[in-house]
Amino acid sequence: MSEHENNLGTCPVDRGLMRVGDRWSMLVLRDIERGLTRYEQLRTSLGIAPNILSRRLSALTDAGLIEKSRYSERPPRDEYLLTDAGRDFLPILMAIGAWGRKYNGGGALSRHLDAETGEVVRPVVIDANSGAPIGSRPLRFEYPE
Amino acid sequence: MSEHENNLGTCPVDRGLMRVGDRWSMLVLRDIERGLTRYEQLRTSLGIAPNILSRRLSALTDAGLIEKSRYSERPPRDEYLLTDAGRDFLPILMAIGAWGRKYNGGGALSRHLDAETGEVVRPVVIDANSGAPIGSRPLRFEYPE
DNA sequence: GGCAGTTACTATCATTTTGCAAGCGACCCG
DNA sequence: CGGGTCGCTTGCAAAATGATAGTAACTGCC
Repeated sequence: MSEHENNLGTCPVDRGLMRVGDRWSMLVLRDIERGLTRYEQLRTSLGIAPNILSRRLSALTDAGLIEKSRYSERPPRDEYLLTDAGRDFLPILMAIGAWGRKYNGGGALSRHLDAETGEVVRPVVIDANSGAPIGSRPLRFEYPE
Repeated sequence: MSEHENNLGTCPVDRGLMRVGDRWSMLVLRDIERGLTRYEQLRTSLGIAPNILSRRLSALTDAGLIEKSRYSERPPRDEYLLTDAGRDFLPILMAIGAWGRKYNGGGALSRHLDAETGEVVRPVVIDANSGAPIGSRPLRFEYPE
C-alpha cells in the first residue's frame, strides 16, 4: 500500500512533536513560564545564538504556543507570552523535569513548590479515568478505522 | 560570574532533554513500546534513514533508555528493549500524545485503551502530593542554594 | 544636538547534523 | 551456489545550527 508503512500520520505523539519537537523550543517555553518573556532575557538565559532564537520564536508563534504582545509603545517593544496551547504544554515539561531529576539529577537542581502549601511538586502522569499512574496498568493500542 | 548567566545546569528539564531531546529518539521509544523492537521494524515504521537510526539507537543505549538484547543465536540477531529509565519515559510520550491530539489532532488517530476496562486512556499530569492537575494551582520556583 | 547604551533583531558564513543512496557481511533457504 | 533478509556502514549532498558582526529604532545623558 503506502511507501513505507508508518503510522506517523495517525500517531498523536508525532502530531505533538511536529510542533515542539526540539530542545530549544521546550527550553524557551520553560523560560517564558519562569517570567523570562523578552528576547534579551531569553537569549542571555539560554545562551542561544540570536538567529536561532529568532527562528524558534517564530516557529513557536506559528505553531500557536506563544504570541507576541506589545508591552511598551514608546519605545515599541514586544514580549512573548504563552497561549492556551503553550500553557497546556507546561505539565509535559514538568514531567520531563521529574524524569530528568530522577535519571540525570546530579547536583543541586531547581524545582517547583506549591505556592500555597510550600510542598515540592512531584509531577506524575496518570490516566484521568482510572486515576492510576500510567505504566501501573496494562494498556492496549488501538489503530484508526 | 559565569559567562552567560543561564540555569541550564540546574534545570531538571534540560537534564531530561540532554538524553532524549529530539524527535527521532522519542518516536523510537514509542515504537519500541508498540512492540517494534528490531532494526528493520523501526526503520520501515519510521521511514528513517539507516545511519540516523543507528545513531539514535546507540545514543539511546548510551543514555540508558534502551538496551540490546539477543533474541536469536542462529542467526545472531538483537532487538532493542526498554530499560527502566526508558519505560519511565513512556508516560511523558503519552502526555505529549494527549497534547498532540488536542492541538494538532485532525483525522483519525491511534490511541491507548486500558486493557481491563477497555476505556480510552486520558493521560494527565498531576502533582502527586496534592493530586491536583499541574496548572490548576499556582506554583513557585525555587533555585538551588 | 550628539553620543553612548539598550533592545530586538537580521545577515553572513563556518560547522554540525541530517538524510539519501549504495554497498557489505553474516546468515538462511532452496 | 545463488538469491533473499537482516542489520548495519560508508560516502556524499542538503539542511539546520551556531558564532560573529552589523543594523535599526529608540532613550537618556550631557
